[in-house]
Amino acid sequence: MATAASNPYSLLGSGSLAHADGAGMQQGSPFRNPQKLLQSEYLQGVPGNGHPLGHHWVTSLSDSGPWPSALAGGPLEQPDVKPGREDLQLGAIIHHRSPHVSHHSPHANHPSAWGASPAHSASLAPPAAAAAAAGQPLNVYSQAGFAVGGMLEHGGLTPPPAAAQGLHPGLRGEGGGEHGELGGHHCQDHSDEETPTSDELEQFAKQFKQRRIKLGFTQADVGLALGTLYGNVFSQTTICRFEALQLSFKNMCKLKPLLNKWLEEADSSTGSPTSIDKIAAQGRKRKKRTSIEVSVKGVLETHFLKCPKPAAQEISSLADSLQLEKEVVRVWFCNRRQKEKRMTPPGEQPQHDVYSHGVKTDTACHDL
DNA sequence: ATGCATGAGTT
DNA sequence: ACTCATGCATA
Repeated sequence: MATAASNPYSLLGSGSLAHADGAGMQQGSPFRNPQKLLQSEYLQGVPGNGHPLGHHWVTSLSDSGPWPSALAGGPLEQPDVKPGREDLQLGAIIHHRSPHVSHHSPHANHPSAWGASPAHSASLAPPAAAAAAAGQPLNVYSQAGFAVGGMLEHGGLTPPPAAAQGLHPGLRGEGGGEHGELGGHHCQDHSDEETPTSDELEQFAKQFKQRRIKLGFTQADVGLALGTLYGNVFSQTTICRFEALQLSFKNMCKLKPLLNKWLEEADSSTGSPTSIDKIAAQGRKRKKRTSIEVSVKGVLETHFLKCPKPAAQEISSLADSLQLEKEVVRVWFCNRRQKEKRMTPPGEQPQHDVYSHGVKTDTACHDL
């Protein structure tokens, strides 16, 4: 029926969502860390299975990897000023000192996806100047000096646990106190940068989560702290996905250094109470989330299996028959594709065989 | 933890 | 119009 879309003005919702005082929100999740198996699954899953889909992670980061839009997180969807989070995502001064070491996956085992070495070129995207031109009536970026080069501009933002103390560039993420619970192998000593391997990312993600929880921080806390510290704010969602390795390889690589730094900070600050204030200011521009009925989802999935990339016309007719907006259907397919490209779909094995299409001739779905 | 959505950058 | 990075809202 009418998927609630008639109410674009949902100003409010939940006032204080992420908020960490005692912490302990999402950490109690029963994650079934399949991270161990994921590589194995990928290994065995490579050979033909019957699925017309190809999910190679290394979609675009094959060889030429000039990160197109690394920091181009465009949070300018909301023109409203957010007291709690000023989006200053341009201040990333994380210069990689890596001398283009073409060091790819040491294990030639799983060429699946993560093993592929992406671009080591740390050419960070230039300031999102274009963002300002998007049409911001407000002075969101006006004061955003993001003077990360020397100091932080945490003016109205509450200083995170350890931000006020200063940075210790010499610290290592491993020196938290105890860290050997991985039961396998921890990061040897790759300080931070360098193109990590899929394995390293896995380990880091796991370790990060554990330590984060031990320190009593929520995923949302980390996201906020990153913003205050380095100028890149992230949501709980992103942190969550990082920990769950549900981001693209490239994306993981980009976030790892940041999270690593945060870890250093957090762990060095021995017991900072710190109540990070964050006032969640919800805008009301965003379209209400459409809830697609299960039955409809089934249909969509069926179509997806047949053709992951339906033409506009097909989307239209599909939307028509399902009584959904075309946009909704289109977005659904987009999200679906993205999902398939993720690393480990928990619960399901993405054993689709690569389409043997060397060329870009996608399967012409003739369904209409 | 995840589903649907937005938007910058590409193709 | 698509991909990719990201996040609000929600289960």
